[in-house]
Amino acid sequence: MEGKNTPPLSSLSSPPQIFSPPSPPFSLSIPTTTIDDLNFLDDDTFLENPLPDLVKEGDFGPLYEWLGITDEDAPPVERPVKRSLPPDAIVPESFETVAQSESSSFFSIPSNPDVAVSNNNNSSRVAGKRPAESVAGDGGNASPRSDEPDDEKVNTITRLKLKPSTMTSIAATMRLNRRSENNIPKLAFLTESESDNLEDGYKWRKYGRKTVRNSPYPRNYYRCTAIGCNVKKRVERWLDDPTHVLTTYEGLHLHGLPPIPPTPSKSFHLYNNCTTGPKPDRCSCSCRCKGAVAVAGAGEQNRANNAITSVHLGTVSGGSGVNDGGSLRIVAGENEFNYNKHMQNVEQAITPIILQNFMLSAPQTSLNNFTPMTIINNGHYQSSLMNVHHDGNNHRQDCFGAGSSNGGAEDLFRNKSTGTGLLEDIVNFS
DNA sequence: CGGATTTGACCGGCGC
DNA sequence: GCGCCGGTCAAATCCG
Repeated sequence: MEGKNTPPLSSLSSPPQIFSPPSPPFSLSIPTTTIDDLNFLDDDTFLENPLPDLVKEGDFGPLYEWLGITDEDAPPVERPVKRSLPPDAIVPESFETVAQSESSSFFSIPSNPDVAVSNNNNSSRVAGKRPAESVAGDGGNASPRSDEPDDEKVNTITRLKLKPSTMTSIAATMRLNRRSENNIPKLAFLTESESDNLEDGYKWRKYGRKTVRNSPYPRNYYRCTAIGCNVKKRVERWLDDPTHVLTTYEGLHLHGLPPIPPTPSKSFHLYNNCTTGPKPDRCSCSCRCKGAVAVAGAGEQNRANNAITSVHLGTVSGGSGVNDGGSLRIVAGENEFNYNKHMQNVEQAITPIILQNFMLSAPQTSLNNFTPMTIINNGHYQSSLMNVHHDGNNHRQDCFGAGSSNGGAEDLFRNKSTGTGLLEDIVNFS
């Protein structure tokens, strides 16, 4: 049975409210995969048959045709349903709108238990009877289910849309994967959680379990259930701090997000709490996003019905590189979540999806300039948190400590030539 | 009953 | 060749 040789979670020390490890975990041996070898993509001869003109936004068909993938091989083409866009919503090119049940609360989607964010203290995923191919691999059709409320009661959420340039990157990656299995990109997250099975919005099938050498904690292997999707993930408890789970994703989802992802049905802000005091308010917009803002004002909450228009990676940039933990709050409309109680769920649900899309969205030429696509994310050490803006403005620098070396996302995306964080190259969606 | 999980067996790479 | 190890397979089992 599960955890035969695994210490019961109850025996683990409780996550500290203020956690100051002697050294951050990312200084330890973490499975990483570089994308240095992607540099050859700059070589024009690699793309002997460029595809950009073929690809329409959101239409994977030409891509698969270009790649010589048959219909049987290719994941279902994503054809999003668009409706009920809030009148004041600003949706840039890089996002699309899909239907979402209004009954969905912030990160709880009762109408779809398959993708509802689980309580990480125990696995609350509902093992539904839904065929796997209709979940993550149906191309985002978001077909109404019998247990969903009236179709009239739809709200909107936003999700990333793949642009032609992105498709080129995907194509390059796919061709890359066909050339060499060793160059499949990986993402690694370190997340504080008592649960070994982190909800990330995709649907996974467990296919293996191995004991880890010199560790009492087993390693579990999962495969994305979407047809034609070869993305895998490995989940293992972090030996040096068993309150954390290391999740490693291998490969890229080619089918977009699941039909009803556990992203919020309303736009929201994430605020990370800087330990060194408020940072300069670099946001020019009224969102007043600061590194140290804890709670949004009422007006901000009122605007929470707007669509998400931009997503930013942020890091806690205290000199120590250590977040004091537990201070993050999320405000979405009337809903507010405190990190200590709920943030684990939220963070685990969002970051893998968003960050994987970063991989897809960033121009290949930019990716070539950055260090390994490994992201270590947890709530205490460095917090690769996201700020989601509703006004469509560029806030590339807000909530960042430019040039700091706290091991956050900015380090991991650090420009190899300059040694400084150039997140804007990665995070600029518009 | 059917999908998901479990778990021992199996396979291939690697070092000696 | 042998043993170790990480990863995967697949029959058995679980479970809603």
